[in-house]
Amino acid sequence: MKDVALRAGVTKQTVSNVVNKRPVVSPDTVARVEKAVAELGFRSNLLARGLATGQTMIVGLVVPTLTSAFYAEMVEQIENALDGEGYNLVVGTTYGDQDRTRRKLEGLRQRSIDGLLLADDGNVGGQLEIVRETGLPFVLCAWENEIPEDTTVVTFDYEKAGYLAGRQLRQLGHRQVGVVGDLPAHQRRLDGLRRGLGREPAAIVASRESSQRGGYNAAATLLAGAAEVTAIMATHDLLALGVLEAAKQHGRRVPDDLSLVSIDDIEASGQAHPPVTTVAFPIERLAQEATSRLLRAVGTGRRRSGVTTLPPKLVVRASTARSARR
Amino acid sequence: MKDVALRAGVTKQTVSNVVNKRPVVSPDTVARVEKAVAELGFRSNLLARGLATGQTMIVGLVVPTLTSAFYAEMVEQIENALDGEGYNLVVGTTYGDQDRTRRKLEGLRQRSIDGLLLADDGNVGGQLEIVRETGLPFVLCAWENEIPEDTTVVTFDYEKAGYLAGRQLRQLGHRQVGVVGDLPAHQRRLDGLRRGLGREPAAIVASRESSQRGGYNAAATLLAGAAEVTAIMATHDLLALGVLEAAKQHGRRVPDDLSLVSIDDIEASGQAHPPVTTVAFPIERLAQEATSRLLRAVGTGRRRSGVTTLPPKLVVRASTARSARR
DNA sequence: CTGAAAGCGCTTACAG
DNA sequence: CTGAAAGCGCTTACAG
Repeated sequence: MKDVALRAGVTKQTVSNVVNKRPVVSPDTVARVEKAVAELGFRSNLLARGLATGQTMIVGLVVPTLTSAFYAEMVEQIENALDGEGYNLVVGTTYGDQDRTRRKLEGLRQRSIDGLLLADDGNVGGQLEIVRETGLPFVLCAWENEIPEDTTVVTFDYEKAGYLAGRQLRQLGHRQVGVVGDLPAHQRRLDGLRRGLGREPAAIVASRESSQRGGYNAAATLLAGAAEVTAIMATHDLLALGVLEAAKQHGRRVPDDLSLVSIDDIEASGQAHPPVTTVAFPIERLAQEATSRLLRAVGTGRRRSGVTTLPPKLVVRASTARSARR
Repeated sequence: MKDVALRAGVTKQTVSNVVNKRPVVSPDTVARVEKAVAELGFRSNLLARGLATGQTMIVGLVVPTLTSAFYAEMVEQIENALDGEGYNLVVGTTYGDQDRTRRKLEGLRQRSIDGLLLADDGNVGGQLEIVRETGLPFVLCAWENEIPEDTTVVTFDYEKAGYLAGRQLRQLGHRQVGVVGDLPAHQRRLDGLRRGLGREPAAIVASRESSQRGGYNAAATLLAGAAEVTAIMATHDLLALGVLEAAKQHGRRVPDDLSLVSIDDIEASGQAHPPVTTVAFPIERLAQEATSRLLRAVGTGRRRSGVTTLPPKLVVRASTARSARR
């Protein structure tokens, strides 16, 4: 910057004014400075600027994992939203581990990042103290557990997701419905299902693993013990893919002999055979809302708490049909 | 830091020495300073330190996307490796888009990051100029295209991956083998297949989409046109999952009527029915090698070019069996 | 082993 | 509209 100033025959300060497009410099000088900038290939050092202004243009994001279609999509969308505002993203994964979460948070705090985005991992909630101590603005994202006091959160209506799934089955005439679920994590989805169904599920099997294999095993158990079910709801798509396999294995054709509905709408669900009817969460909107709220807090310095709940949407595909038994 | 110094009755410099554990301070003073640090909850500001030392302890990572099991896994492993060394990761996605890549790279360069990790997206190679201009140490990761001159790269032996898949089919007696491929991107895998098979594939269908659906469609085409094939190789697992569906749809049981082998070993492959025989790449090792090489370059300032090629490994599962036709 | 000074590359008031 | 000064929070020589 000094070099640029020298070359343009002005002061560092004037260079700064030009670079930051502050309209206080004569067109003449601007031109001279810009020429020098171009010739020297000068780019301002964000680090130094950050130190001087207290704004680093970096946002931290803490997620349980990246190797889950849902979080991967979320991180990607957040990076996009941030990119549009000139911000960079530093990510940390917690694996739902207390110590790791604490370490990540402590690490980020030293980075002088401008704000923090936290995804629910059923654990980070317990570490909120650390976040609060930093005084950093933060937004809770996709929070499925109980929502902490005095926080800004952008999340989905998980209960409604369950409701939409249940209502769909009900409208198709299903009375005996089985549930394969990631429980108790997805308790709200289950509550919603009950409401949509207008009755208790005939059987509920909690999956041990939050994976396709887990869904397969749980569905196998369920179908063996409750053969009367005409439909199954999975509390998320990965489980549903396993349920689909298990159903085929048990000689139940989907959707003729068994309807399947799920929640999440990961890409694989739409590409399964048959494609799975599921409930989609507007992840892109979440990313936009969360970042815009965070950046607003960064800009104003004000911390307005409040919960934004985004509505899920039913995506009807071929895995659901009218119940044969009426 | 000034506050800490005041409280401990020493100078900023001494505080700095204590915080950085430089063994030049009397135990006495160390204790006093540490007490003050604890009382004030002081943490050194990495930003300021970065400005002073020229090391930010941040590494940039540029990948085509996060919503692909392979890259997600890679990013996660890199974050882990970096975390172990006290580094933070800022990620950028390119979507294989020229302009976006350029923008990302320009953005990172202003950040004074310590180094850059670049994943092959078939495009970033063209932008290597920008990276070189920055003078930043960088390492190319999982490079499947042609390897640029004078670079450090840590990658997999893609040809061998294809070879292992082909050899497996050959050993099982398959002579008529079909290929469903992401071509020309996966040309090397195909070359390897040829070598392992010891002959030309009976049919090759390039998939239009790099997804399960793409694999399904390509396999449908292939099975319709070349019914004589006793085995199919997919050039990556997502395609293979689609092939599996298509085979079932066409009444070909896997592996009895059709063997299926693939490459990548994403989690879903092991959980499909039947689980897919595939070739695994040691992503964790790649992450470790790439970061350790990068950090070594950061530390020494020396840029040693060279290619590290990591060997893939065949994972035999239930989708392959001896050819019925002999 | 400890302290005073200069500097990393920027920005923010404040005079002129 | 332009320039000289001080400061962001640290570190790096260099004296004492």
